[in-house]
Amino acid sequence: MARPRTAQLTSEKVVDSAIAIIGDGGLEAFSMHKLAASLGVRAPSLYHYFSDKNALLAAVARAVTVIDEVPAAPLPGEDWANYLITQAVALRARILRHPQCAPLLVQFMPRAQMFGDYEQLCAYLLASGVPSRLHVRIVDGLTALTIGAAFLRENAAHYAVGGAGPTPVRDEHPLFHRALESVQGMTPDELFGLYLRTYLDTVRREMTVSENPGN
Amino acid sequence: MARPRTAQLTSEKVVDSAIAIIGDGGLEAFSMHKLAASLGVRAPSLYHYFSDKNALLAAVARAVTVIDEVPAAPLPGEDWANYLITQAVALRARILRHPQCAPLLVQFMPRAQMFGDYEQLCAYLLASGVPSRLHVRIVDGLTALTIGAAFLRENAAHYAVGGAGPTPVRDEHPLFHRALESVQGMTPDELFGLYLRTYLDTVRREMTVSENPGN
DNA sequence: ATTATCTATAGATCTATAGATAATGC
DNA sequence: ATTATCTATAGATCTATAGATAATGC
Repeated sequence: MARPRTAQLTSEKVVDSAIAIIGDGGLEAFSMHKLAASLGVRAPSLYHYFSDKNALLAAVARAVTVIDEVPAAPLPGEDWANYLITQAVALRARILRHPQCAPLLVQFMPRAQMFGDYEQLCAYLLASGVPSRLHVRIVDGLTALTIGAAFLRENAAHYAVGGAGPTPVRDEHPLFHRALESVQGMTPDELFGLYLRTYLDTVRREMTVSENPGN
Repeated sequence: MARPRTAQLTSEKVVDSAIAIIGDGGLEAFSMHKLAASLGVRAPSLYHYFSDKNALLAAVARAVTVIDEVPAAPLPGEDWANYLITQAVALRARILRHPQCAPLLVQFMPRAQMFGDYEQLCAYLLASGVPSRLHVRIVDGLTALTIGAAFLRENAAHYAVGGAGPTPVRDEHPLFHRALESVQGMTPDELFGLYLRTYLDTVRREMTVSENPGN
């Protein structure tokens, strides 16, 4: 075919196709050859857009984890904690939409991009009146909680009776089974939201008992 | 060599060697052939101990994440929260000791084993006087926080001046840079411990405001 | 001249099976 | 008879490079 009139590929199309293949069959199913085939193209053409396989996989990791632009300041009447919770729930959902890509994220977690995200969140928090001394705990702690909840894939709401995951047998796990009763009827997102609020409640309380208000 | 007088291999030796190889060169560096070579043996011998490559990798994942036996009840004077924090810090450390295995954990997270661990922790909490309605939040939430902190590998203490990780540039990330000042001098473990306490403080407060003490 | 595709292919692996072999233990 | 190793090998891939080719745009 040589050069076509209009380019067949873009990096975005390549990344999207890679995500689809990994989503279908996991990382094992992915190869440059298969990816090319799914795009109606030959493998060497991919090297025009990505220098090698790792560069391509790093782009996949970035595409799965990008967070939306953070607003500079809260809307009037908006609570900073609710905003963070919404963002965290959305990020977890985005990772869970591509569970097969999770192993990639561990390897190619885009740290450079993360510093930028952290900076934006600090600006938002400051504009919301949250003192700087609490920023690390909020941003870094919530990130860990969100990544962890996403990588576990399931949480207790899945294990509860009627949840989507496997339910532990009452006989073998009586205490855990009983503990799950207080989670009956919650969706996994609601339960994750509860964990986030559990964390943020302590931070919020430390805001009011502020020893050093100017900080 | 045919059959040697005493067996050369055990599943444990195989798993240990696999961990060493993955630790050195990452998952990419791992193959049945290389693993066999590092054990002074030929590849087909490995199939005597593991039915296939995935079974072997699952055993690696298990070896990296096993937690020690949970005591049935706290020692006199021991605080349940401190115990959980010690356990979580230890689990994070164990995962971080083998950062290259992390992608495996995502795929082969041993869920069956997890139900057992959860059950043991519920028994411990109950014996400590923590009501059942709080168990899910404690066990599941702390697990997420711990897994997330481990998979991120670094936390803000690494990014602070003097930390082991890359420090964000003051010019590009002024607010994050400033936020890190309140973390100066903390070790990563201490910071992680702070996140855990941030989470547990809310739970502990809800214990005292117990609306339903018998539960 | 540059761009975006192709063909051809080097060269390296890799997993897993079949079947041989020799040591052990009943 | 069973166990724990081996040899030999089928058969399938897979990544990445070199160099050709034809369309585009200056």
